[in-house]
Amino acid sequence: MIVRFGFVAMSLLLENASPSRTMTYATLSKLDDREAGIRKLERIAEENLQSTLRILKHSKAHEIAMYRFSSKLIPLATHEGVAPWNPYEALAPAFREVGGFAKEKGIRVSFHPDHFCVFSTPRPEVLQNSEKDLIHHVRMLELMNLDETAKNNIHMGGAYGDKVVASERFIEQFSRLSPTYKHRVTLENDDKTFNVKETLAAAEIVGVPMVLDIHHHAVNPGDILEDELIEALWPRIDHTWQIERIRLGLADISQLPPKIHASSPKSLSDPRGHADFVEAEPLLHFLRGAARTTSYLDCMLEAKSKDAALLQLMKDMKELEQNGQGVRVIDGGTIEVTPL
DNA sequence: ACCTGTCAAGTCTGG
DNA sequence: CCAGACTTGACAGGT
Repeated sequence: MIVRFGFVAMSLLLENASPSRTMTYATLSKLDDREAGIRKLERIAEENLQSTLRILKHSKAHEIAMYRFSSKLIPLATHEGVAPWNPYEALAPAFREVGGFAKEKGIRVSFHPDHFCVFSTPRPEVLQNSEKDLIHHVRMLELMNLDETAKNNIHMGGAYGDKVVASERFIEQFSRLSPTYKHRVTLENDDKTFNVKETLAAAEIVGVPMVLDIHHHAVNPGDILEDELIEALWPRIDHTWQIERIRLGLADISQLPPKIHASSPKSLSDPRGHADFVEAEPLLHFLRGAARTTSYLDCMLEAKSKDAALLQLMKDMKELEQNGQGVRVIDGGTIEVTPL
C-alpha cells in the first residue's frame, strides 16, 4: 500500500508564512474609515493566500503531496457585521493561483471548517450559520478551480443529551443540502461524541466519504472491539471512498484515495490533546493492517509541529525500514507498507 | 522584544 | 439558567 503524508494549515519551517492572519471585529469597528477597514481585510486575505502559495511550494520542494488549508484565509468572511462585503471577487486571482499550483503539482488539498459547522444542532440559527460556513468553504474551493475531489471535512456535531436523535437530525438536516455542497463534504469521527461506527453509519446513509481519525478512535472507541476496526469497519470506510470515485468517474484509486488522520496523545494526563510529533510505530501498525485491503491511502498528520513533525516521521519511517519493519520510504512524503 | 488577556461563531458540565 | 472549560493561533494593548 502506498501512503502519502500531509500536514495542516501552517508551517514551522517557513518564516512569516502564516496563512491565518486576521483582524478582530472590535478593531474593525473602531476604525473611522469603514472602507479602509474592508480594504485592510482584503489585504490580509491576499497575504494569507500568498503565504498559502509559499507553503504549497515548500511542500512540493519536500515532496509532500497533501495539505489542508487554513479555514481563516479570509478574516471575518462570514461575520454579519461586514455584510454585504463580498470578498471573493477581489481575491479570485489569488485563489486561482493557489488552486492552479496545487492541481499542477498534484497536491491533494482540503479544508476543515471548525466546530461552528454543526449539522446535528437543534437550533435553527446555528444550522443556518453552519450552512453559511460550508457554503463559504465550498466557494473558496470553487474559486481555486478545484473539482469535487477537493473536500471540506466536518464532524457530525453535538449529542444534546440523545445521540441517536442527534444523529437522525444530522442526517435529516445534512440531506437537505443541495448536491453541490453535499458532495464537497467528508465526515470524520470525533474524540468525544460520534465514534467510528456511528460516524460511518451516518456517512453511508447521507452518501459521503468518511475520514477515519485513528487518534480520535483511540480516545473515543465506543464499543468497537480491538480487531473490529481494521477487519470490519475499515473495509466499509474504504468503500465510502470507492463509491465516491465511481460517482466522479475516477478509474484509479490514486485519484481519490481514502484519507485518515493521525496524531499521538499529548500525555497520559491529557490523552485527547495532540502531541508535537507523531509516533511512527503505532501508526505503521495501523497502516499495515489497512494494507490488507487497501492499495493507496492518504494520511493527514495533526501534530503541533506540523511540517516539522512530517519530516521527523519520515526519518523514523526510514529507521523502521532499515530494521525490516515492513515499510519502504519512497520519497520525502510517501512510503510503501507491506500488509500484516 | 516580550508578555497577557481576548477573540465571531458551539457545546458540555457543574453549580 | 449561567459561568467556565474546552482548544488554538494570532491580535491588541501594554510594558
